[in-house]
Formats: sequence, C-alpha cells, structure tokens
Amino acid sequence: MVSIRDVAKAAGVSTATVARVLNGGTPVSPDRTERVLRAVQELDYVSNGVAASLSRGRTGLLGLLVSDIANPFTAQVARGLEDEAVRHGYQVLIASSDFDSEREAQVLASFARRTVDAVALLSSSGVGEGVARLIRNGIPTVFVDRRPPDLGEIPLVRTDSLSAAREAVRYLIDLGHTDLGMISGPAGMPTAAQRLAGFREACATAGLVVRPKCVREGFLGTQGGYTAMCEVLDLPVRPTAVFSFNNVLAIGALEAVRERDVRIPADLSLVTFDDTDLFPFVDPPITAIEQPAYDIGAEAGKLLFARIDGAETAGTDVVLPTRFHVRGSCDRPGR
Amino acid sequence: MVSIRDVAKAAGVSTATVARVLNGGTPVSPDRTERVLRAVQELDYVSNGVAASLSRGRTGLLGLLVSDIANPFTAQVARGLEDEAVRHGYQVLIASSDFDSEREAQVLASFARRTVDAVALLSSSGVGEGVARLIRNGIPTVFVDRRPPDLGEIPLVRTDSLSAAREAVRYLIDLGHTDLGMISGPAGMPTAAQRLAGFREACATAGLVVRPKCVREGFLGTQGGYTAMCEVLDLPVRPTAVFSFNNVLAIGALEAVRERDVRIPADLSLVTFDDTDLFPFVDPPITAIEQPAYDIGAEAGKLLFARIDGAETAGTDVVLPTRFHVRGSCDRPGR
DNA sequence: CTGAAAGCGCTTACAG
DNA sequence: CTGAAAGCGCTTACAG
Repeated sequence: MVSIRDVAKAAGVSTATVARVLNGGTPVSPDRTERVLRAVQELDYVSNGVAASLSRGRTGLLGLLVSDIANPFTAQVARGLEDEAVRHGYQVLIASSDFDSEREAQVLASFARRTVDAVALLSSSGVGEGVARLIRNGIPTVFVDRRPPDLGEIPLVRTDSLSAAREAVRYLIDLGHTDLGMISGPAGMPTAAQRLAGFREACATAGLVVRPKCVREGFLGTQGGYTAMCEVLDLPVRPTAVFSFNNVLAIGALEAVRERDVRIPADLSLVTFDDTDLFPFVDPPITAIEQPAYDIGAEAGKLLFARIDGAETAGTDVVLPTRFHVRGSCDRPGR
Repeated sequence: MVSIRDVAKAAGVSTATVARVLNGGTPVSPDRTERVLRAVQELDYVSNGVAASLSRGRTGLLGLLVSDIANPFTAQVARGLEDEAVRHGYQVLIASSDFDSEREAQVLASFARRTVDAVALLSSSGVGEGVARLIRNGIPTVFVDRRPPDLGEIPLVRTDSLSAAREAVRYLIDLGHTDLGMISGPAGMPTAAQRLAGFREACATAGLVVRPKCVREGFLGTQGGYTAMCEVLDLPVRPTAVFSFNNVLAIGALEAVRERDVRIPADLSLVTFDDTDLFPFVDPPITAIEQPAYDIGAEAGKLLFARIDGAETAGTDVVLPTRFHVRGSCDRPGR
C-alpha cells in the first residue's frame, strides 16, 4: 500500500506538508501543493483512515445499538440519526443485537474500545455493565426510546408512551368497549411498562376491570404477537378490543386473527403503537399511534454532537409528540 | 485515558505481556497473567480498538452501502450480512446514500481509506470512480442485487430478476390479460432493466403489444410509485394489470389506486417484485415475488470472508431462487 | 515464557 | 510556509 511517506518522497516534501495539503487548514505554497497533488494522483494515494483516527483521537463514527434494524421504527430512527451524522461529517455504525444480550454486550464492549466517538442506544435488555463501562470511559451516550431505570442522568429522546397509550385506550373506551385486552411488550422494557400503565390507567379511570388473562406479554417479533393474540382469542370470553404494544406484535396478532376468522372491527377492535406505510391499506386499515421515528433519531444525534462539542447534556429528556391515526380497525363492541 | 502502558506499569510487566494476556494465543505465566488481570480490573482498562486495528492491519468491520436502510428488502439483506459478520467476529458499518450520488461517493471514499476490511454494495447509481478506487486499493468487494455493467469481474449475489419477472407476468397473461402495464424502476438500474425485459419478453411471447404509455418509470420511493401509477390510471384506456418493480413503488401505487377508487382485482390486477410482512393482510392481499433477502446478505458475507481468507472470488455470480406468492390482487380481466 | 524495540500510518506542536 | 520529530496506543517478530 502506498503511504503518506511514498507521496512525500515522490513530491520531494515532508509528510507534514502532504498532510497539510490533503487536510487543508494550514497554508502551503502553491508550488508544493501542486507537487503533492500530482504525486497523490500518480501514486493513486488514499490516506489510511485508521491511522488518521488514531492520531486525531476521533473516528468520525457514531455507534448505534438496536435490537433489529428490520423493525420499521428502528430503521427510521437510524435514518434520522444518520442524516444528522452526515451533517457533521460522521458515519453511523449500526449493530443489531437481535435481542441477544450476549451479542449486545459484545457490541457495547467494542464501542467502549473507542471505535466510535459517541453512542446511541436503542436496545432491548436492561444492558447493565456494558453501558456502565461505556459511560465510565467517558463516551458520550444517549438513550433512544427508553432508558434503564438506574441511568437517569444519561440523556434520553422519546415520546410519551404512557399518555399516548392512555389516549388510544380511552378512544376504545369511548367507543363503548368495557372488556379490553393488551398484547404487551417484554416486562423488563420501560416502554412496555409505560404503555401497559397507560392502558391500565385509562381503564381504571373509566371504572373498568381488566381481566388478568386479557393482558399477554409477547416477546418481540411477529411470532410473539401471534402467540399472545392466540391466547387472548382462545379465552372462553374474548375481550372486544385489544391494544398492541407495537407494530411488529400487531402483525403477528393479525395472523392469529385471520387464522381464527375473527372479523376486525366487527368482532374485535384493534389499536397499536407504531405506524407503518402499509397500515392504511390493510383490511381493515389499522388505527395506530405514530411516533416521529426519524425526528427521534435526528434529535439523538443533535444531543450527541452537542455533547461532543462540550455541552452539558446530563439529565436531558427530550419528549417528541405522537400522532393518533384513526382508521378502520375499531368500532363499537358488537355485543 | 488509561493505556496499555499504565497497565504494564501497574502489573510490573511489559506491554507485550499485557497484550499477550488480553489477546490470548501466546502463553503467559500464571503469575503474570494474574497480575495483569488484576491491574486491568483496578484501572478499568479498555484497550483502544483503533490502535489495535492500525497495528493489526484490519478493522474487523464490513462496509455496507445501501440506498435506504428503511427499505425492508435492504434491511433484511443487512441482517443476513451482519449475522454472517458476527460469526466471524466482525461488525457491519451501514451507510445509506439516500439515492444521493454525492453522499455515495463520500461513503466509498471513506471505505477506500481502509476504515473497513471489505465492502458490500447495494447502491443505486452506477457509482463509477468510487468503486473503481475501492477495487484498485485491493479492498474485497461484492455487489448485492445488482452490478454496474462494466464491473463484471466483481462477485455478485442476486436473484434472477428477468425470469422471475417473466414468470409473474406470464401468470397475469394466463389469467387472460392482454393489456398490461408496468411501474418500472430507474432506467439506469440493472435490475430495473432486467425486470422490464422480463415483462416485455412475457408479453412478446404471448404475442401481446405493450403500449408505451403503460410503462412508466418511477423514481425510487413511494412517491415515485404513486406518480407512476397515477399516470397509468389516468390513461384514456387503462391497462387491466400492472406489474410493479418493487414493494416500495407498489405501496405508492396503492395510494394512487385508492385515490381513484379503482378496485383491485376487479378493475386492475397487481403483482409486485419484493414481498413484505404485511402484504398478506392488505385489502386485497398482494401477490408478490419474494426474494430471499436475508440469505442474499449472508451469501454476500460468505463471499467476502472467503476473499479475506485468500480465496479467489473473481467472476462469481451467486443466484438465489425467488418465490412467487399468489394472493388476492389478481383476477381475470373484467372487460 | 518475556522484554526491548520497531512498526502500523497518520497528525501536530515546535522551532525556524 | 516548512521539516524533523514526537506521539497516538497497540501488536509482533526478534533475541534471549
């Protein structure tokens, strides 16, 4: 590989001069500038980014840990973060844990090795030691969507899950439903707890009793939504409306619904957290809570760069608004 | 930051010994091993990954260039690639060009700086100089899904777009359609050309004439599909069946269809390349060609690692099978 | 099994 | 404006 020394030799200058020409900033005489440029051209020189990172002390990389990049919400967050990164001359290193906490730990360990300048976390498990080390090592970190309870000082960008859930469920109640169910998320996940709390609050406020068996915890993935919905639908008495933790679980739930020939919304009303391009075209169109995923990602990026630039961001909690899309998957109860 | 020298000092050994303990491989006496481990613990030492990359001459990173990670096909490819990467102790650096060729060039330039050990390309434009430089610099590269015409020697992982398209269109013809349209992809994209060719071949074989105005080129993104479908539907005489270049365009097409109260499949039959979780639930369920996106990504990873391990991969062309899902969006023509 | 030392390929005060 | 040189923090022959 041709190195900066080869270029310097060919141009008859020092490596310092080559670096100055290539990186700009410091002035270099036109004469030498041209000689360097020509040598670069002739030798087809490309600088070594790793070496540059080492001496500069920064990599120009933002780390993003996600559970599954194929989740549409996650992908949009990634896009928002990436666009913000590009604006600052950065790139994003996305790692999917696939809900595997060991893989998550490996990714965090790798981030802690300063392979990235800052980290955004949109991960599933409570994480634990991995994040703590990241922070002890002084790597700017931001949580996206949710944050483990014991890390309150780390900034967070999110929506208000609790009130959005409460509002959606109140919508169902206003329609006349009195027997509601929920396909919930994993118990350890803060947003799962919040959405469930919103669900319960709305029911409690309306004086409704929630039957324990109507609340099923679905592990993430469509399969989890399918299983949970099967359990709900196979109850001796079905609830007349179900609230789903997110769009992935909702898709699984739809499979269960179809399999049992349950009609939506005649037999069952359905509302879900997280929207999708195709929800308006589903039979029937799915009523959903939209989160501004792209903006969440962008906001996380802004926080990270503010921190990189020396700003104090501890304790920041950015809350972005949700939108409720009323479509065709809800109706008044049939009984 | 605590460095390997601090650890060496604290443990009373050389930095070489610390490295040996931490990286394994070379044997170290139990006594020193323990001292090192204790020092690491006490100092909360985390090695610097960038420095390690520089001296090892490898970063443990695979670069993946995509147009849009939010495209479900792309996301699945990324997952397949990533899982393969993890199997080899690697991570994936995903960069979205967002269909911007300047951004694409920047990403390729960054990859060429050896910030990654190998590269998988799933990008939109013909690319040009960026890829050429990558290859001149000896960075193992693989194309995914499509490859610019002049880079035939670089390995490629793909499906057979032409015959899959032909088969899907023949299905429409067998249903009795004689006036077909297509929402095509950007003219410069090889897969767009191939799917269009498949469409034309099927029509020609059946002796059908394709009206030029029934073939619209949609720029990528749902908006492009919407516009293209609008043009088709606003023709004085509508075709009775339309074949869509991919799922994203199909979603835009559905918007146009809905807006005009066209009924699928009664007024119009629709088939699209690329499947989606939700297509079975759309009204009506969308008939689609599924590509094994995850496997495509995994296969690309295998090729890259084979090449990293010294194997010769030039000229490789891996073709994976598609699956045709007949659902409810096609019927015999109504007229 | 171990350490001194060179080397990876840049960047950047420092002195001129 | 310019170059010699130190330094970024590891890894790895080399000699013992």
